[in-house]
Amino acid sequence: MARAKSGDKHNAILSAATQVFAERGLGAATSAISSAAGVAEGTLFKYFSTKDELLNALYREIKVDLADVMMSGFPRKKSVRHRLQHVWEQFVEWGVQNPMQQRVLTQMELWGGLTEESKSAGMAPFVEIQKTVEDAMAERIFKDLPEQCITATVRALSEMTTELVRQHPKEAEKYRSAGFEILWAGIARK
Amino acid sequence: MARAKSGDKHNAILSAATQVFAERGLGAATSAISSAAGVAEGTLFKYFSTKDELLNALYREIKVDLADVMMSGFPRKKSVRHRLQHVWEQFVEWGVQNPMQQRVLTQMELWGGLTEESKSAGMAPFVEIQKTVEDAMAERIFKDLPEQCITATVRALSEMTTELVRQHPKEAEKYRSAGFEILWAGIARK
Amino acid sequence: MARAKSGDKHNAILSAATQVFAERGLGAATSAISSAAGVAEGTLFKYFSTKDELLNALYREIKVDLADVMMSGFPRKKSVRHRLQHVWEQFVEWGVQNPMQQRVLTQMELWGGLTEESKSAGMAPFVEIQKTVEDAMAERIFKDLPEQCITATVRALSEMTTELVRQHPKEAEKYRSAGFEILWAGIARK
Amino acid sequence: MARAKSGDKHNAILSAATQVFAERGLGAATSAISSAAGVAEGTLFKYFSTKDELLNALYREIKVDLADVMMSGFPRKKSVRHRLQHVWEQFVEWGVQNPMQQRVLTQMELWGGLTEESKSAGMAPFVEIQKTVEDAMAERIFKDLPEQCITATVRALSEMTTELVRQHPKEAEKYRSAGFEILWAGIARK
DNA sequence: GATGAATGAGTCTTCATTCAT
DNA sequence: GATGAATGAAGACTCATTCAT
Repeated sequence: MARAKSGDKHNAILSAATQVFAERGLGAATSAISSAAGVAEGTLFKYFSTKDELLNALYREIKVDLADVMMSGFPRKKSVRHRLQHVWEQFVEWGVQNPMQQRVLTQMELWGGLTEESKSAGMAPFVEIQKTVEDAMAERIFKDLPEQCITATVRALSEMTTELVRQHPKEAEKYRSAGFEILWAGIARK
Repeated sequence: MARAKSGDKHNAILSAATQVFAERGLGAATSAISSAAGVAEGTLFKYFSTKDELLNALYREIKVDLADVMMSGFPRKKSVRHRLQHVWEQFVEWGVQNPMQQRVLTQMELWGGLTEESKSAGMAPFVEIQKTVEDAMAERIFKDLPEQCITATVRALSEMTTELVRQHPKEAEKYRSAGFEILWAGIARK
Repeated sequence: MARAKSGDKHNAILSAATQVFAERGLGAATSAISSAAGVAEGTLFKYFSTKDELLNALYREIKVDLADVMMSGFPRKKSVRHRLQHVWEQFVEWGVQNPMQQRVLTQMELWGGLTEESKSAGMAPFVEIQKTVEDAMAERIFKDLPEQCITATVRALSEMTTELVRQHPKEAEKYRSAGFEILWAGIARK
Repeated sequence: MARAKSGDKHNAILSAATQVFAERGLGAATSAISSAAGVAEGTLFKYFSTKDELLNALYREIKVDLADVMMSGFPRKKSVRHRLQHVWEQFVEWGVQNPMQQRVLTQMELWGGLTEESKSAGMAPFVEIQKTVEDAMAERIFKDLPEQCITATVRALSEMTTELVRQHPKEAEKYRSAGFEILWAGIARK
């Protein structure tokens, strides 16, 4: 083999894409990405044969990274509340540390080009959370609400909290715990 | 005085834009909009000198419409809970009745081209709600949480509810009340 | 209407295309054509939405022009030999006068992108010749050979003659009559 | 001495090129050829420093092959008619057996990139035929026609016949003899 | 005021060719 | 010698915007 296709370049492109898409939206030119990555225009297409494919790959990469963070140290044996709080804090922390990734993710969810494979690959890592919610339902820890409603609430409030924390980094702790408090009071029984 | 630019065309363009942007994203061509509006390509630029300006105008128009709906029949004299619930129900109803508008709005919030004027014009109509929240704070109806956090929660949960209702139109009532229950339990004292 | 889509431009593009394709092959860039036609790159695509469509349109245009020439003054009432000779001479003359068109035509016949519509539209104008050949067969003027073989011979030899005449314009008359003599001796009885 | 560039690869590339050019036209990518040949992209350029050079080499190779076939068993001592018929039959047979080669040849004759060397190298093998025609002229076997005209007729009609035979393989014999009959009647005296 | 033809910069993508390994 | 990753100059096509009618 002449030169192995460099993992470095693969990563450089994905990371340049994150930055450029976050700054200019998903409509940004591929040439802006290749140049931000320090590779030739054609090189980008050796790694990702299409702009759509690059977007899908980026989506999956970000989702996997997010899942890694959320699951690292997940207290599988502890109470539902502990487990949920862990996920909560990890998610908010990730969002604060990775604003560009989160921005790109949000844009991609509105974009029409995600393949079904990408969507399900993106969901897969979150089964554990799903399971936690199901456990809680079984244990009647949560109020008698539609399960979907609870999952969506976790998501909506954690995204909201991330946003608030990003806007007020100095009061991160205050917003993070306030958010969780609202969540728990909103969904937990009594 | 020559005939003023026809309000009909103005509206036709805005409404075509809503539809086209909702279907194809903000990247849709202006020519698609003019043709959907039944006017010539050039005509669009007599009414909105730039695509960006069209987007900003559309943003404001949608926001004003949304505010109208939310404020119609607003029970200024009733309890905080009643007032909040009114807003909640009107918002969810509007989102269900105007899925395209909502979709466009969501996209625009991620888009980088909204002017400061548009942003504040878009906020203006919501002062009443802001005031309701402030009243509630003063009356110590809400828990001791940052005010911003409460406003953001109202918003986040109402958007989530709209989305759920849209996905399950047959169980609209269930999701709408579930959403409000979570909200109220989350933010109201005791 | 602001400005009618100009027939001049339509023709300028087709004629620039003829020239450019004849000189550089069908692989020539559309930008070379638009610039030879004195219009903007985008303008070409207002008139022909695709390079393939331009090629197909050009094919039909050339074929129609050729048919016009071959049929002008066609001696419908005269003998088969006269009719065939008329067609022969008109074809050779056309080929000599329109070397670029002929070159482009030849290239297009090898090209894979002609639509079925174009192919049959291109054939339509030549029914008269086909009919002449059929008449001759019926009258037993030609030898007992497959009809297809005769049609193909007319074509092959007339193209050959055109080429020779083009190479030796000074002896045009000699080659033209020699070609027809070979044809007639080859296919006519006795 | 290091191993010479493998003749196998040289041939593999030429034969892959024949196939790929026949299928997709001369505009086909060199990478399609190298991959069809089972060699690396770069390897192709060790054997042919340029795409143009590959095309020229292919042209010469096909021409030499064709000449080999036409000349194998050439009845040097027999009558002009026998010699011509031998050439005729070999050519048609070759065309039928090697449709890709013939297709590529036809395209190359329209292509603008053949070097003068290639053109004359491509002609060289056909001197024998040329000589046969000259002999026939001297013996006054042919009608009193320009020599070029006769050569061109042989070529035009044999190509036509090949094409017909390819289209109707079941009636190969009929078309092959019909073609030769037309040729001979067209050019031979009386 | 309304129209839509005209524009040309900008987009994604391809491909012949080079060169480090 | 062989490889295939890397390159960047084209290429076909799109689109916001202008302006003659």
